[in-house]
Amino acid sequence: MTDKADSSLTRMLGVLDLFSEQRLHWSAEDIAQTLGVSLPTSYRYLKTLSDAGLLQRVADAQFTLGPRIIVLDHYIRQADPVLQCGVPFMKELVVQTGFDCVVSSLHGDQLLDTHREYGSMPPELSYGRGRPRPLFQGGAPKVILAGLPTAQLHRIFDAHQTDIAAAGLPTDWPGFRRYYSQIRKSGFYFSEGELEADLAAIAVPLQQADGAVIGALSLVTTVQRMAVIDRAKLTPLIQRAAREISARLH
Amino acid sequence: MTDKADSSLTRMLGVLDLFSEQRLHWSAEDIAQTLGVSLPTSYRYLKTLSDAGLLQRVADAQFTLGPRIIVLDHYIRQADPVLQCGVPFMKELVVQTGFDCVVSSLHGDQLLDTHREYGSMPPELSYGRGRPRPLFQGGAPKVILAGLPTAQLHRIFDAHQTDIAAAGLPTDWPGFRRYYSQIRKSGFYFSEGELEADLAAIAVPLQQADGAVIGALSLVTTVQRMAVIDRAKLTPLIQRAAREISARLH
DNA sequence: ACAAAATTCTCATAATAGAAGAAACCCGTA
DNA sequence: TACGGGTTTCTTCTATTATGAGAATTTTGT
Repeated sequence: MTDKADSSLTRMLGVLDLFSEQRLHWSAEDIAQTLGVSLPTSYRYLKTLSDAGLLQRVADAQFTLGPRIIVLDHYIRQADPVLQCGVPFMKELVVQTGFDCVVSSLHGDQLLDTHREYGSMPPELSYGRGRPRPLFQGGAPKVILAGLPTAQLHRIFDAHQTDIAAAGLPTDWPGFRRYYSQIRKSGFYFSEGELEADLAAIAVPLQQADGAVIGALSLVTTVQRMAVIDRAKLTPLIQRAAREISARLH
Repeated sequence: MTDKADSSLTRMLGVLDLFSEQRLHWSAEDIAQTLGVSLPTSYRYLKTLSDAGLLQRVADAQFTLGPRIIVLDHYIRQADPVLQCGVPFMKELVVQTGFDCVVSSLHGDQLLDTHREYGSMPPELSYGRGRPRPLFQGGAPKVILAGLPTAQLHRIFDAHQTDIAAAGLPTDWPGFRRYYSQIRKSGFYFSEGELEADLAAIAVPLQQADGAVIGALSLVTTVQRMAVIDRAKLTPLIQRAAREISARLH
């Protein structure tokens, strides 16, 4: 299970793992201790990563994430077909509903929000692009998994048994599969308090021409505000937007 | 000048340099050829970088930038003090003027836009977060360089002689220094057609408590629209916003 | 100008990244 | 199901180079 390949390279990239939302500043000494390498090696890693722009020095002998990351994310956004043609429709939905409108997509086994158009949500509940999401809770992941080819869903099922159990989903493959195919058939998913107790959302899939699911479009608001909404009117609104966006994915 | 240190590590990170706005998809074969390494080595690089999430496989034996970058950028944004407290003031400026409002900052020798609140600018002229900027053209870099400590400005002067000449700035240190100290004294900078022929902007510095410049706040619009603006009224507007933001940088 | 901290250097040694070719895998098609 | 092209991984040997220890140097704060 432990790869022997590219030990040095992997070890150096392990430096990046240290940087998290909780801790964005590390000294050479901290890194040497945490990674169990010598101090000069720690400095060499830092130099190499800084030269690549992935890290940068800041005051007080501390290092933090570097500008290259911001630029690379810019490249990704520029090339993202969903963002290229989806943003106007998202803005439109925000105008129509006042809710936050979010696009999420699956990268490997990681589900991320890739864009958010802000409505009138209290901003402390709004996380923007790059927020990692649990794979088995909330509307966006559910409509995305529901649209995956069976083989890929099965792979995810095998790889995340414990998360699946923790989320209260069926732990047997037939049941699991049935759960998601039901979501696919209905074409949308309403969630209330599933991810955060105060939030409610409706999510629908975004699909490319061949029908493959490429992401999810969600409208997010508070449970309170969702309570007074006529869902029969909200659903076609977001479904139409998703269809329009999907149609424009060249 | 050519570092011998960490050849392997640097070489592998060189893979990241291949990915640009022009070309976001590379195959193992392409990389092997471009970098002059063997095919198995190319695959090892790709595996290592993909395991770290910096790259990911996509269809047709192609690789592209990975989700980790999006997450890391999210961390950076979450922790950015200017974004934390500046966005409401930027939105306010957009409401007041209809112009795009941009925050830029200097990371090492690289100047980046770190946030943009969109006004009613034609979107094809609006680049968002992560756009690299020339160091010596446009309002934002000028007010930022103007606010740098002399020693740091001198370092930049030494390191970018050719760019400085190309931008038509004084190529002698005293003249160069005088040019920027004049901008610092005036407290703002108006630019017209300096970066793009159609665009005009006003930029002011953002400074932390100790007076150190931490970035620039700009209002950007078309030359045409700027022509009818009373600059004597626009300037205090953005200056007040910059003061408010600066005051809130804990 | 001094002391303390941070950073880089030197060098011998062990670890490992590298190329080449072969083998295994995957996927669409017959 | 078997075939065949392209894709990816494996194996082995060798040369490269990343590493730690400690010393030397630079930077920083007082």
